[in-house]
Amino acid sequence: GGLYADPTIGHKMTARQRWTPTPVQLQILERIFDQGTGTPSKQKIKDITEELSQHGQISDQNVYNWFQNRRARSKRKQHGGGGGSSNNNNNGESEVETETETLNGKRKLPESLRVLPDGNNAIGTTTTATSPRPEDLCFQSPEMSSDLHLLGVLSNPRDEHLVGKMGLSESYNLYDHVEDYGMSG
Amino acid sequence: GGLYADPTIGHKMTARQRWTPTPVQLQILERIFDQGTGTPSKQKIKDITEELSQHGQISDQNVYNWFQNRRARSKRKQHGGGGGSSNNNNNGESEVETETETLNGKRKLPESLRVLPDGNNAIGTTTTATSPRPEDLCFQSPEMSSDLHLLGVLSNPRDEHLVGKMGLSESYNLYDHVEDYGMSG
DNA sequence: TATGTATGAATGAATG
DNA sequence: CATTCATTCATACATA
Repeated sequence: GGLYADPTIGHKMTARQRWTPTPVQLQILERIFDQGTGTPSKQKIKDITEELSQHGQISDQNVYNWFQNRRARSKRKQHGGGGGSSNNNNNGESEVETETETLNGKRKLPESLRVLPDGNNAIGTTTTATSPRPEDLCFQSPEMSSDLHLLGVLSNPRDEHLVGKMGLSESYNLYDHVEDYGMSG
Repeated sequence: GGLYADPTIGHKMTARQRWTPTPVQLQILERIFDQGTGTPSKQKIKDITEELSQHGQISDQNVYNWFQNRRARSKRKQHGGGGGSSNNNNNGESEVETETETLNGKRKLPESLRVLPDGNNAIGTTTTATSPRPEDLCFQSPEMSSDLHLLGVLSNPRDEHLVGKMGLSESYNLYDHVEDYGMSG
């Protein structure tokens, strides 16, 4: 976990603000990302940084990190993985898009693209009074017992990482299981 | 931040908001969280997700996020209001924004300012309230052409999604802590 | 309806 | 390159 641990910012800045790519920088970065499949070379990073610095403060490290994160996260569908679906709030309908990259909002967009729930009650504000889902009524019901089998397996999650690292780093497929979102294996 | 814009549902307006764990799901999650102090492995996440899906729609990402947040906030709670420790720093979360970056208007825009992705972006129209810097408004100006030499060729129409991020601030203070990040080049 | 709080989700950065 | 952490943003929900 990252602490900045940098005393140089203590005397003036009240808070460390992490770099945030400007729209222009983002556009350029995305463009470059599309071209190559991997992280650019060091020289390339420098070129990119120099170019991006025209549009805002930036450093090589920022660029490098961006590409690393971008690559690491491009494997999981950022739209699907993040959202899941609404369950209790919705009527029960759920949409499942199969898009991968052409989706407008693969990245965090401001409220610009989002549909407005206002004016169209999707929450059921007017009818919420009497539409409890079964789970609500039995949140402590014996149902829970069916979950216990998981707890047993999960009792020692820490031991697994030791076993998991034994000799399968090479055979471990890195890019086929692109459904991951970055967990410990 | 939320990103759930789905062009495929347009007329239905049943966009997924964000996942909200049902009481049962929450019960299970907290139970598991108690068992292991760390984030479960990929496989465990899948198991958990499968189990939780019996009580409502859910995805691996939801579970993963939940554990991440749980862990992060568990630590934060102890500092903020838990053990009477001397380290009673600010909430951290709510808002500690000091002065510079956030005031530029990068933050959430009033709902009245929302721009639509359709055809004409309203960058010029929305500037009235937030008044971003002129540089930001030139995101499509000839300036950009200077980037092309790095990229070689442009051919992606996907760039349009970036319009949504226009109008951000761009001057930040960066700590000069820059290590060698070990690139291939 | 307006405001405050809790928390799901996104992401830059750090660690291994 | 993979995983984890810390911070921040946005929103569901409670409250007034």
